[in-house]
Amino acid sequence: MNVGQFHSWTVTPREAVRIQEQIRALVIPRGRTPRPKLVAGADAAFDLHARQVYAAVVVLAYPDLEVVETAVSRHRLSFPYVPGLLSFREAPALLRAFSKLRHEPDVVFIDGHGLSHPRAAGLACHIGLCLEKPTIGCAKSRLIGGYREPGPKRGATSPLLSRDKKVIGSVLRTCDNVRPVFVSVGHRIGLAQAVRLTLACGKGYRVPEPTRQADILAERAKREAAGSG
DNA sequence: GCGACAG
DNA sequence: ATCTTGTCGC
Repeated sequence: MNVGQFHSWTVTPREAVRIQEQIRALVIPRGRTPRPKLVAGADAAFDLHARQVYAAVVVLAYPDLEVVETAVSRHRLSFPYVPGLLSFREAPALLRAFSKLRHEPDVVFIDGHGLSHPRAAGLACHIGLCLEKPTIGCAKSRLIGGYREPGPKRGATSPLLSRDKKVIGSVLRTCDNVRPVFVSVGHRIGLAQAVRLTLACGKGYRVPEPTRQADILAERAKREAAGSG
């Protein structure tokens, strides 16, 4: 599938910030996606010593959530982990994996934040723009913003608010009495639908199935590469 | 100046 | 993210 022009960047942290300011202006934080037929999840695993990033993308049928296709890729780790600049560490590998896909997912789940980011340009926005496809950011912890603990039952939500009290995401309980996840818009989708889809893609685990499958696959790709090279 | 800080 | 076994709780 087409992954746009930003496939392999070698930039400095300062240039990265500049690029995110551009991304912020291009992202479309709204839109309604017709009921998806295919959903995808993407995640990455790291081998710090070998300095490699393993990315995995899994496409699932919706609403069955049966795996339809998978793709993995390895990429040299060329950027340090800096809170707010995660895209420059993971995007190159993730996009390479997306480029191997034969199926076109209707919506993509990213393991990280979208608009709930210092410059409103998190990994989910970044990938969404490169793919020019509806993208949902689903992170396991907070990056910015304040919130009240959502109710204890699955489906309970609480708004994630920026300093000026703007809604930048939704803190969602995906399982009863389990730590919530942080859902935010990546590109071309509204927050309400992003939350509904996240719940609809749940399989009884805290993380939505697309992302969970991608996590497992990325982890496996790393392990298999380490055991033969 | 002192914390906070996706993965 | 990753390093790591058992263990407390439903």
